[in-house]
Amino acid sequence: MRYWLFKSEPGNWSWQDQVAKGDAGEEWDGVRNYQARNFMRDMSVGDRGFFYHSQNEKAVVGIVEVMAEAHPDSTTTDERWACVDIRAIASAKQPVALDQIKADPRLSDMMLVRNPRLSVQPVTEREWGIICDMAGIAP
DNA sequence: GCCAACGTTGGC
DNA sequence: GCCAACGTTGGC
Repeated sequence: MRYWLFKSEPGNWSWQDQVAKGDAGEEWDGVRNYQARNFMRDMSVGDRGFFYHSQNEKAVVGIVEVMAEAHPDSTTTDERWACVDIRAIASAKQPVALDQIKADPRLSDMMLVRNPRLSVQPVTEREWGIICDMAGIAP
């Protein structure tokens, strides 16, 4: 199993919106960046991901599971763009703020720190464990 | 609201 | 194929 991070502006699509979808899940559509798309193509059903709120909140707020592999993005007819489907599986007891992540030397190589603009990114198993711990959820 | 960083586009 | 111009994103 691999680990990922999905970034969203809470004004457009928030963790609450994702949780409200329940086990039905939702397409992670709207990605128009090749790097992010390529990461989604690498995903397998059952992979886990952090759900991150950008803008005001800037924190990891929950964990999602990939429930469908990459397929055409229904929000466009442009064949270049694909997306996976994800569902919420756990809320962070304690949201993990970007400040905390930046303050932890073990996380200094995270893509979130190195390239904050990439909307879908891989997370290492080690980073996954550290942040789950900070969030108060089982890895 | 500003600005830096990055990705994309188009002209050459 | 290169590079300048532009648009977008996200942190501050």
